Amino acid sequence: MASDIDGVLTQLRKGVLEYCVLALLAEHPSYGLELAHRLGRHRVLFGSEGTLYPLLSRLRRQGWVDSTWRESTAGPPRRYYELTDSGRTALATFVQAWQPFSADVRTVLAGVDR
Amino acid sequence: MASDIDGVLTQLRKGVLEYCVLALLAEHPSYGLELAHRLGRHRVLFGSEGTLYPLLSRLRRQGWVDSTWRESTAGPPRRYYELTDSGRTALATFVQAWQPFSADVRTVLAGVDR
DNA sequence: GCAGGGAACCTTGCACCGCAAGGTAGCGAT
DNA sequence: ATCGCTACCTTGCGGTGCAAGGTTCCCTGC
Repeated sequence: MASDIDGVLTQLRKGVLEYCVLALLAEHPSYGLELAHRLGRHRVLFGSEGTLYPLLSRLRRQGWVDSTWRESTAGPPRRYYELTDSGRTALATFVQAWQPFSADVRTVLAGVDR
Repeated sequence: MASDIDGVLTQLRKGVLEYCVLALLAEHPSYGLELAHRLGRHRVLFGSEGTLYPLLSRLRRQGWVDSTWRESTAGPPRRYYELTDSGRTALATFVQAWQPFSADVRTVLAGVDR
């Protein structure tokens, strides 16, 4: 369909969501579902949990985050994630790539209206 | 590696490149290699020809572009692409998705510096 | 004329990422 | 005891860009 905005957004998130999670963790540590809610506030950024948990596993494997289990006052224990130094470096690299990239996209799209 | 900017850009292009091509065709029709050069001017947007030709086939299949062969003054004939009406609609949809998306990403990344 | 190089097109196999759907377990309240 | 919520995770799939390689055509230089 021509007006399939969801499909467009799904593709846009690729390669971006990962670093949005890092950016949120840079503010303060969180556990999985809390991240989902924080992402959901910026309503364009989040699709489903099925995205988030594999993503977090990847970040752990790459050494960009550390995780620690903590008991919850109500409900099952939670796994809290926090940024490592190399995670901070990766995030900085992304920011440096994102800025010129989004600027170029805006330029190309701007030509459309003329 | 932590500073693999190319890998980051490869992922960023996903779901964007397609519409950048549509945007360029909205300005004026082009053939394949010409599109490659026009994309290359915005230096962050283009990877390789191996991306472009499958992408153009997809756009044809979806009915977002039409193509016509024309003789070249020097060299083999060229296949020129131009936007269809439904291509224009798809591009407009993308623009409406891109604006809030990129705004949200900027917001999330802005929190990093604090 | 014919050999080389460049323009222009295309295909194949691959890797990555987000998503939908489904699955497990613990705790609290009715 | 059962229902429902929180919280975690896994499997299979589809879409997209990329690297490498291949084909055809034309023009130019020897």
